[in-house]
Amino acid sequence: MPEGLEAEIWTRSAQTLAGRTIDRVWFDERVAPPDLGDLLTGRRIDGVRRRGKIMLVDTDGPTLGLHFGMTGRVEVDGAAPIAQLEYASGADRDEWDRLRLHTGSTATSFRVGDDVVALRMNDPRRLGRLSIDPDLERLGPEAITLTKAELTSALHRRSAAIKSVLLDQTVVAGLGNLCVDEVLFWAGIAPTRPADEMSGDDCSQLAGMCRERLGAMLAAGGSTHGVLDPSVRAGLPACPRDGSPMIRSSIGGRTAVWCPEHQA
DNA sequence: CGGCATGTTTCGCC
DNA sequence: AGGCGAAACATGCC
Repeated sequence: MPEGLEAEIWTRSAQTLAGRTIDRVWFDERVAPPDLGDLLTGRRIDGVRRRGKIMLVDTDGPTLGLHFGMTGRVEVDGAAPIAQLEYASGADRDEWDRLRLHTGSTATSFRVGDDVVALRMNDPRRLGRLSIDPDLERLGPEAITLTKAELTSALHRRSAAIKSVLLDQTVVAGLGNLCVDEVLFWAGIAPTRPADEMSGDDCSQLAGMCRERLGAMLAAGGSTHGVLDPSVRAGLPACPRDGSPMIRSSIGGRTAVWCPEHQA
C-alpha cells in the first residue's frame, strides 16, 4: 500500500502525537537497530514529518524513521488513518506488528489509556524498516512539488526507461509503482521511453502532472485513488481516456500498465 | 502449486 | 564511479 502519499497521510495523522512523551517502546528486532527502544524511551515527540516515502518522528533526542516496504501501515491512537484493508482475511494481526509506541504524558491534560498504542506499525510482509536518524541526503526532490527544472536535472544521463528512473528514490522521492503509472498516463508518456530523451515539454508536462495528480490522489485518499487503481490494473479494461486496449508488461522488474494509443 | 504484490538492497557486468 | 538489469528479501493471497 505505501507510497509517498500514504506516508503523507499517516504523517499528518501522527502529528497529534507532538508534545507527548514516549513511555514505552516495543519493536520487532528483525526490522530495527537493537538499541532503538533505549534511544526513544523517555523522549518527547517534537513533531512528525515526511521525506519521500519515509515518515519521521522527531524527538528531543534522535529521529525515528519509518519505512513501510510493500505492506507496512500505521495506526495512531488505535485508529487507522487509511481504512483500506491490505488483505481480505485477518488483515491486521498482532503478530505482524513491528512497532508499538506508548505515550502517557502530554502537553495538555489529555491522556491516552495504557492499553492504547499511540503509534503502531503493522507490516505482514516485513519488508519495512525502522531506523534512527535515517540518511535523507540521497533522496531526490519531492514528487508532489516537483518542478520542471528539478525533473530535467534529475533525468540527466539516465538512459533507462522513464518508469524505472522515476521509481529510483534518489532521482525523485515519493513515487511508487501506482503513482508512476498514473502520472505517465496523464502526461501521455510511454513508460518505456528512455528518461534522458525527454523533451523540455515532456519534462514540463510530467512535473506538472506529478503536482496535479498526486495532489488530487492525496486528497482522494492515496495512491489507490487514481484512474489506474489496483482494480483497473487487474482487470485491464479499455483506456479511460480514449477507449483503446491497455497494455500490461514488466519494466525494470515492475508491472507497468499503460495505453499505447495516447502514451508515446 | 505457481505466480503475483503499492519496495528496497545487493550483486555482477559493463 | 556509476548506471543498469536481475535476483534476493519475506510473506500472504488468488
